[in-house]
Amino acid sequence: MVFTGTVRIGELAALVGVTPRAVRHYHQLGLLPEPARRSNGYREYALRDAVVLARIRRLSELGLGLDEVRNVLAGTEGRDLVEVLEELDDDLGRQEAVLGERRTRLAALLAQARAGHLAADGPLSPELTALLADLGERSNSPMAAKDREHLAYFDTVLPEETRGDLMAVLRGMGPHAAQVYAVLDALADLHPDDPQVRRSAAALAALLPDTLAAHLPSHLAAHQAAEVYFDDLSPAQAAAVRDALALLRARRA
Amino acid sequence: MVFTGTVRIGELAALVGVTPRAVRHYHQLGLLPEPARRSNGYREYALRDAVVLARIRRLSELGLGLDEVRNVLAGTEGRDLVEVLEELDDDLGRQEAVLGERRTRLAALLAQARAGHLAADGPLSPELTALLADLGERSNSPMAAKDREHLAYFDTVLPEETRGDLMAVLRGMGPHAAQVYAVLDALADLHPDDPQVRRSAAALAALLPDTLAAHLPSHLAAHQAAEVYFDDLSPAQAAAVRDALALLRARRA
DNA sequence: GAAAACCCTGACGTCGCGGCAAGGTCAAGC
DNA sequence: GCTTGACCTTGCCGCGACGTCAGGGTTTTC
Repeated sequence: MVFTGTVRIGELAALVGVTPRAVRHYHQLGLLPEPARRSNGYREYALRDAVVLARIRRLSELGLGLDEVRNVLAGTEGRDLVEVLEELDDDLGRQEAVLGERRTRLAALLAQARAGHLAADGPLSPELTALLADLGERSNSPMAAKDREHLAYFDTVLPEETRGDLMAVLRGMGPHAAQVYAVLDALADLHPDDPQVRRSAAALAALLPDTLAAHLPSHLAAHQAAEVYFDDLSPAQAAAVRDALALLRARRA
Repeated sequence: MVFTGTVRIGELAALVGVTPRAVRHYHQLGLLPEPARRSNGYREYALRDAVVLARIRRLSELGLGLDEVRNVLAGTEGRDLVEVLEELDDDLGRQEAVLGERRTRLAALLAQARAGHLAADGPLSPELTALLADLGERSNSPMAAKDREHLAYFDTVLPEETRGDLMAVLRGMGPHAAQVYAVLDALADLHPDDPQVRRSAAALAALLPDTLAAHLPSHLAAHQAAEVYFDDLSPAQAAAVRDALALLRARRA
C-alpha cells in the first residue's frame, strides 16, 4: 500500500486536465520548476506537483497572463494581487459588453437572414434593421440593393446623433421608396447629360421629404459620407440626386 | 464642385476608422482588391472602396475570421452565411458563459481578498469559498494553509457531484477544524514511526465526521486525488491520517 | 519481437494586425 | 533651393499560449 508517488509528464498533465505541452511551456517560462530527471531523460514528478500545476491553471483561467501568474506565485502578491484582479475585472466587464453587443447584432442579422433576405451586409444597428424591413428590403431593385450597402456604411461611420436624423429622413421616404428606386434604376446606364436626368430630378424632389435638404447634408459632409455616396452612383444617378437636392433646398427657401 | 473621388490609403482608412496597416493587411489576404497605383507607387482608391472596407469591418467585428469574411464577400453566401452565423452565435454564447463564470469567481476572490485574506490560491467555486470563510481561513496553521491548497486542487479536478460530497464532509469537520489542524501541525516534523502518530490518529478519528470514510474516498480514488493529497503531507501526517481513516472505517462497521 | 504508446528537444504555425527599418514622395515654409 | 514634416512604399519581427510537426529514443504490451 506504499504509493511511490512518481509520475511522468503525461500522467501529471492528465491529473490536472492539461496537455504535456502546456506543462513544458510552464517550465520554459519558469512558472513550474523543472523536476528531477530519470536516467533516460524523462521528467519525474511527485504527485504534489499536481497541486501547484492546478494553481497555475486556476490563475490562468481567470484571465491572468502567464507572467502575471508567475509574479503571483513568486510572492509579489498582497495588495498587488488585489490591484491586478480589479483591473482584470474591469477588463472582463468590457469584454462582456462587447460580446453582448455582438450577440445583439447577430440576433438581428439572423432574424433577417432567416426571414429569407440575404442580408450579407453585416451587422446593423437595431433601428436601421427594423427600418430596412419596412423599406425596399423586399424589392429587388439594383439601386435599392446598393442603397442598403450605403446605409450600412453610414451606420458604421456616422456618430449616433447623426444617425437619428438619417432615420427620420428614411422614414419620410418610406411610402415612396419603390417609386424612388424605380426612377433611379432607370437612370443607371444613361449619360449624365441626358435630358431624362432633369425630369428624374424633378420626380425625385417630389417624392423625397424636404428634411433631406435640411440638417442632414452638413452632418454627412463632416464625414465625407455624401461624397462616398455620390462616388458609388452612376454619373447620371449622381447628377439626378444632386439636382433633386438643389430643388428641395429651393423649395425650403 | 466636381469631386474627384480619389484618395490615398490613409484617408480611406480614416473614413472607415481603421489603420492603413489594416487596409494593407486586407489586401494581402485578398479581402479587398488591390487598387490602381499612381506613378509614384501610391495606392489610389475611389471613395466607393470605403463602402467595401466598411463591410469588411462590420463582418470582422462580428467575430468572423478574416478568411470567413473573404468567403462571404466572394459569394459563398446564401445558406452558407446563415450557417456560419448560427455557429458563431453558439460560439459567442459559450464565450459569454465562460466570461460570466470568470467574473463570478473573480467577484468572490475580490471580496475575500479585500476582506484581508491573501487568498492567492486562485478562483474557487462559490460554495467552497463560503465554506473556507467559516473554516480555518483565519487561522495561521501551516497545515490549514496547505489544506486550503488541497481543497483548491480538489475544486479544480473533481467533477461537480463529487464536490458536493466533499463539501458535506467539510461542513461536518467545521466545528473542530482548529483542533484538527493543531494535531496535524504537531506531527509535521515527526518520524512516521513515532508513537505520537498513533495517538494523533485516534484523536483525529474522534474529531472527524465518519462520513469521511463513506463514499468520498472512492470518488477521490477515481481521480487519484487521495494519492496527491497524501503525497503532499509529511510522512507522519500521512500516516496519521491514513490510520484515522482506518479507525473511522472500523467505527462504521 | 514488433507495434503502440509514451518521452525528449527544437522549431515553426496560429491570428490580426502593431511597430519598426529603410527608404521614396510631396506640399509648405524659410 | 533647402529643410521639415506628413505622407507613402516593402518587408520583416513580435505578440500569447500553446498546437503541431519532425526526428529521434524508451517503455509497455500483445
